[in-house]
Amino acid sequence: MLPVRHGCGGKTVKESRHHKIKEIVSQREIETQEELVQALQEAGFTATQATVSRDIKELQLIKVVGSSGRYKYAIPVTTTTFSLDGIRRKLTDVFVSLARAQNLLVLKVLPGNAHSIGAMLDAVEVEGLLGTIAGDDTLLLICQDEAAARSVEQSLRE
Amino acid sequence: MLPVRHGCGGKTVKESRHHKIKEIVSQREIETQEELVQALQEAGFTATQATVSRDIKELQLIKVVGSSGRYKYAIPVTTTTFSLDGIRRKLTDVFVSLARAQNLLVLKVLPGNAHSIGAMLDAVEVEGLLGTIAGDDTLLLICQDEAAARSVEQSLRE
DNA sequence: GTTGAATAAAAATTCAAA
DNA sequence: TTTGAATTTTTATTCAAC
Repeated sequence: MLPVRHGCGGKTVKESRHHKIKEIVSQREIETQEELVQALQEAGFTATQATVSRDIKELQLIKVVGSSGRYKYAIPVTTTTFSLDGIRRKLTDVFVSLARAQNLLVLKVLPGNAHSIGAMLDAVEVEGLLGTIAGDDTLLLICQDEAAARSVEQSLRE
Repeated sequence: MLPVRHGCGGKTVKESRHHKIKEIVSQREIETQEELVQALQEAGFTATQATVSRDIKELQLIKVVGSSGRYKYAIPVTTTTFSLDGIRRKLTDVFVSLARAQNLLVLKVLPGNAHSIGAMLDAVEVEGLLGTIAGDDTLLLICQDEAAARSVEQSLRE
């Protein structure tokens, strides 16, 4: 039997329940699966604890310690590996040149892009990279030492 | 009674058990607390499931779906959390205002700072945040829906 | 403040069914 | 493939002890 769809949203019951669960969980503190069953019921969804247990697993919801000190369900902060890969991808578009001087790296990019690359690098916290200073088309990367600079240079190039 | 300390590490039994738990959990797939009790025993620690349950809460370990499709305990990825924190820290310096309109957030910052905040937000990939558009002192955050916008707003404010 | 034993509570799974 | 009822399994907490 095909999954039941209704409306024109093209969503199965399960899909829209999943969506609602994420909504509920991000809006109020749900401490147990029974509580979630309740909340779903209020929202017009019928589901049992068993179903909700499966939903939670599929949605990869996690139990975190809430403000009250008790457990609550939460949507994990997306773990998408943005590592350096995302930055490299961005760099391929705007890269101009990269030079090293002792523990410093000077990255030249297309005008107006230095700040965003710098901010991304700051956010990712690259090992050995102490910080960045951005101009308009130039980004200065201050590394711990020469070895770190070489390593950072390497990881930006590859 | 004071917590028992041994050796010169200045660590309580609980502290070193916590440390060992993190080690174990990051090395092999621990699916249940009983399994963790076992592993601890092999490592020379005596603890019951009750204690381990409390430890897990204190260490904020989470249950994630492992490669096998079964649950396993894990240390939450700190990088993303850390980064969001970093953004918040940066925000405290440059924040002006934050307003929401449906699924949109309008973040006002000190002139010249919108781009870097936007780039950082893009880098950490906040759940429900589709993207950002930056002017000079204004950053538009486009969220999936109103709920997501509320959630993002919340995480920026706290 | 920390712990274990016992217990309560909650969550995952099994099994049958649709 | 999805689900609920029942069940098992797992986990959180209580309560007493230290």
